[in-house]
Amino acid sequence: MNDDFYKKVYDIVSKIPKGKVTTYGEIAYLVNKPKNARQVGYALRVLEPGHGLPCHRVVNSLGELSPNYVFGQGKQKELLEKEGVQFLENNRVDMKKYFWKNI
DNA sequence: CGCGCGGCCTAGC
DNA sequence: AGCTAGGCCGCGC
Repeated sequence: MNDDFYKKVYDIVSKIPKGKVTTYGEIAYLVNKPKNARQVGYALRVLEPGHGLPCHRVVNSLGELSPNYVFGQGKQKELLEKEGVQFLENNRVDMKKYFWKNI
């Protein structure tokens, strides 16, 4: 069922450690559906503020923040910076340092 | 049941 | 280096 898919996605997202980030594609891969990266984004999108999931730690493969982030881009960046994540010029996350590999 | 869209990804120009 | 064009999959209308 797809419910399982979402469940896994949420589970993975909730496991992202502080000060780290991951990508949609990676999550999609972890749930055994590499092509479903979009669904991952969709899964986060349907969430509401206060769900408890650190969706601000999820970025695309370029390390960019989501344009339609529920809490707002500025907030997302702020949160990440608080966690010690360095940002590049173009509001991008330094993936090489903060890309989180699921363990 | 069929069509279009999305917090994406990859490849090409 | 930045933009455009497909592609895969699931949800909504």
